[in-house]
Amino acid sequence: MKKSPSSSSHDVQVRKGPWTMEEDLILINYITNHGEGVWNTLARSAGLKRTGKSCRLRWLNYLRPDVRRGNITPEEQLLIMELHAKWGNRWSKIAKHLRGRTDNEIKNYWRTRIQKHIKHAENFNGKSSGHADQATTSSTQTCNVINPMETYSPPYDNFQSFSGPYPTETNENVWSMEDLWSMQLLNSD
DNA sequence: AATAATAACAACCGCTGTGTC
DNA sequence: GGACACAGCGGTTGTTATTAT
Repeated sequence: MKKSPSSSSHDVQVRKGPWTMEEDLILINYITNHGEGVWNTLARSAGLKRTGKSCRLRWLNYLRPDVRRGNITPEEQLLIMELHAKWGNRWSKIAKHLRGRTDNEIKNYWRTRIQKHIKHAENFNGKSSGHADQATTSSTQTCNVINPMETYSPPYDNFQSFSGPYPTETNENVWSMEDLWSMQLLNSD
């Protein structure tokens, strides 16, 4: 990491919020042609009014060609639960064991689905130990993490059923990654 | 049909660790 | 060794879609 005197504090009105298709294309195009680099520099060079951090997140979580999204399989669900029981909220570490999945996706998945179901199961069992919360809220916890499977043992097909209504690529208002990448291919030489 | 509640996802924020000057 | 810039991580919040009343 090199330091450059005027590298970060050039405040060129930073854009926030959802990424537009144009921005995505610019980012994909730029990285395809120049590769990943120092993100702040990349953002500026590409002409994006975004922080390097934002560009990095967007690229890693959505635009990378090897990113898989939606439809987490039962195998992946199980793996997530096992790894979470082992490591707690080490999402990036967990993500490394799920090919094509990002830490952000796994984190969201855990919070919105698995955690909820664990809570339900606990309520159903009429217990109040709060094991699952412990496991999810204390990121520093290294051992004695209760295996969620112990407190939460869904029938497997039920478990599958909450894999969520991911939008499929058929919606014409939604541009898929395939669309983006093919556009990118057209744009680049 | 309208509205409220909930779920799911995308993105940002703050912090920490690391490398360079 | 301190300051700085950056990458990466985990937590949190905002937005949109879906479901229930």
